[in-house]
Amino acid sequence: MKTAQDQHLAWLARSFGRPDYLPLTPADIETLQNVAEPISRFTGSHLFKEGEPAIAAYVIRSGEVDLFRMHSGRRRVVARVGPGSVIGDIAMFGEGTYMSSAQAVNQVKAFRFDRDVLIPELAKHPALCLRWLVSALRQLQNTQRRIVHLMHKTVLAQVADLLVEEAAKSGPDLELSQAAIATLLGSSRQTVNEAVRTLRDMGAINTGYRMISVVDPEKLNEVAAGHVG
Amino acid sequence: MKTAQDQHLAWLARSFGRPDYLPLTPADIETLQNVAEPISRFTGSHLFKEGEPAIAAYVIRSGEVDLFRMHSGRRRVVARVGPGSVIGDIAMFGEGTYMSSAQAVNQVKAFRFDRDVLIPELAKHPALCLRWLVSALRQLQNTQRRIVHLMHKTVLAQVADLLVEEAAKSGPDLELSQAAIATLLGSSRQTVNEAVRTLRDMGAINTGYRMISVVDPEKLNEVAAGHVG
DNA sequence: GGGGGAGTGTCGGAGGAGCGACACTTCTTC
DNA sequence: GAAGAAGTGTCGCTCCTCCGACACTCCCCC
Repeated sequence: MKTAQDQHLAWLARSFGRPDYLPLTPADIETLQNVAEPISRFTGSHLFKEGEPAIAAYVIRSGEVDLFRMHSGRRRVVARVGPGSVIGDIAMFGEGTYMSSAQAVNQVKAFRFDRDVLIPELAKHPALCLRWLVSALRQLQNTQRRIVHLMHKTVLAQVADLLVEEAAKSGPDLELSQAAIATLLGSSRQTVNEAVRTLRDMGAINTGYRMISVVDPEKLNEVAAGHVG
Repeated sequence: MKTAQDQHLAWLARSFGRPDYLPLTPADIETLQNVAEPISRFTGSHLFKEGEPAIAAYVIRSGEVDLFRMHSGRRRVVARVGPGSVIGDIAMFGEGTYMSSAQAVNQVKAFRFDRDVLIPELAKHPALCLRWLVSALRQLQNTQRRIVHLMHKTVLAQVADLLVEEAAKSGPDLELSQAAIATLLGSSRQTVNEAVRTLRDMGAINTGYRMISVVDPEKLNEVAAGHVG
């Protein structure tokens, strides 16, 4: 139970922290130029930290940022996001505290939007505001669909689903340790191993050291849907 | 596995379809008056049906509406919402299809907002749009928090959490059948019964036919946190 | 080229929860 | 007030997953 919270968060990241949450276009950013404060961060420095009052949101221009949470002295990465992603906005609009820390993976350039400045400005640009709204609601919808899709499914199905998705995103050869998969799914390494073996036995994937290659996406989809077991 | 999808949806309803999702104030509605089409529905008639293209959202003015999904000829209620609630907006903005059906429980008055009319109008009222955005994002945040809070918790803890929350909302005496709780939680009736018995044995609640009364909310909170059990 | 850390493969035990089955109680309705 | 529907209380079985333990393999780096 000790790390359960973080595992769940990691799992959530696959739904919530997805890089396809890109509400703002470059044109939008230009519109907001007078309230955008360009910042840059060296590798390892923070944009914000977990628990701080969320007074600003950030739009990443270049580089990558890790979102993570601390637990018992160790960090657990929740998501890694790149250019175009908006981070911290949910906490900011909610007037709460950041739910995770954001740290630069490499040299990062970003725009910082201060809450007190951004909101009045947004009020002047309804189209922009509307786009953000639509994007947020779509995110909410995706989340619902995704959770309905995955929740209470067997780990085997979850692994299959994860592999299909990752393969679609970055090609059939995945550099993923089984422990990493387990963390993403919020399950245990052993169970993932069991699932991986099953998938290998049915010829859907090949496995190696820190590597999984998808051979038969069709079959994986069937498993992910729960039709095979 | 056959009804799993719907149970999950029911579970989701507690996070997503919550009546505290009230983005619009009466003043807002007034602002939108020229695009609001007042409608009224008799008991049992539908506002929209699952799977239909989501071309409109509704704001309930009076009466109650059940959101439900059909499964193998039987309906499963996902949520019951009252005045002020906005329904169908997520699907509408997402340009998808309704994820559930909406049926009037009693005489219902509502405003219907057609997608094609609402969006241009929203674009003219940034403040309103902004409020909706904030509300949606807060909803998203609540959802995250809630899922992190409940996911992978034992059914006992989930039941305790549900009871605490319902008691806080509508007083210590709850008219809830155990089967209904099971549906809300996406678990089985038997397991809920087991949990209810445990809670009764420890003196946290009293039970009766279709009724549960909360005696010791403190103790329930402890159980919900996972510290007991 | 050898040691140590990281990753993989496997077993067995324990526990949570789903599910079918069945007896019993309480409410509703005619 | 009797029949039937709805709800509750319990068993026993099975499946899935977690967890600890241990052997083994692969990679990196001194």
